[in-house]
Amino acid sequence: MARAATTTDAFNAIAEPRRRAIIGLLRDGRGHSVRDVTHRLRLAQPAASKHLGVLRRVGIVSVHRQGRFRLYRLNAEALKPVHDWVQVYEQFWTHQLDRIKERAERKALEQAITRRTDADDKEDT
Amino acid sequence: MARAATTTDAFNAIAEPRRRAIIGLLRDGRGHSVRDVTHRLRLAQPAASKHLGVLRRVGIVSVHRQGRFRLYRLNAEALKPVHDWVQVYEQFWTHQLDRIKERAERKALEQAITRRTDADDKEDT
DNA sequence: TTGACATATTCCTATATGGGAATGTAATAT
DNA sequence: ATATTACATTCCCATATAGGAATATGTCAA
Repeated sequence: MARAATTTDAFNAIAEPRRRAIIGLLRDGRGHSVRDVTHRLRLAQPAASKHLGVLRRVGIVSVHRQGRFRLYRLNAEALKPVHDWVQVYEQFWTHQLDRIKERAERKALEQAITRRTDADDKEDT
Repeated sequence: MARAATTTDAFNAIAEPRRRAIIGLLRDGRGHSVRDVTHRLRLAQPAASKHLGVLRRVGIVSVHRQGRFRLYRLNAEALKPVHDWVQVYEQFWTHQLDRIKERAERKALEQAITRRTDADDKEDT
């Protein structure tokens, strides 16, 4: 089997950096024309259309015609599965930070005590 | 240009569902042998080795030999870029939920008032 | 040494990409 | 009607899969 299609799910769709850039551009919640995307991200028009097409097929953006324009709008809820999946791992680095902070605070406290009592200064764990 | 390599970054690496399953398996923080991964996820041995290789190259897992085993361990910090990127969009659905909750509460309040005062019951926006 | 076990790597194939160029299609302007 | 503008689609190509099968490598055991 080959690699899964980019249109399989949000995970595959957002693997492309340009598509993430497009999503970032649509963060203002307003509808953006292909031309707008094309100009702001310096993409060729077919490239922009294709990337928007991928995002549309996985539900990350929606389109509606406005005259001869097509306005693409972000549908951020489609990113929720990604958020839900990765959030489980957040604790691994936030807890690490907690430990660092905790250690720093303990050290500061020890030093304060040392200064006051003029005691020993060799604890580390 | 073709699609970016799966080893380009965490975004590409986690696009594969089996690799996400492997990451989930390593969530206990302990080292797991390829055999363990192979058995628990019902993968062929070369498949497991290859997926672990991809995860290793992007820094999501680390390996160290233990006799004739190789123990793979999760390095969750490598997922932080994904978390940081997607978290920006969380507000789009949490605020939506807030609005729903708010609306439900307002409705409940209106009903309570209606019951008490026996007044009209047609508000909706 | 020989064999069994654990893992990595290589080869093969079907499939899907992303970009560029060219072209198709639809709506507006003149 | 014709030209222009805005997009989508198609074709071509280089590249990278993921899986299966086979094989290589490394380690321990008898």
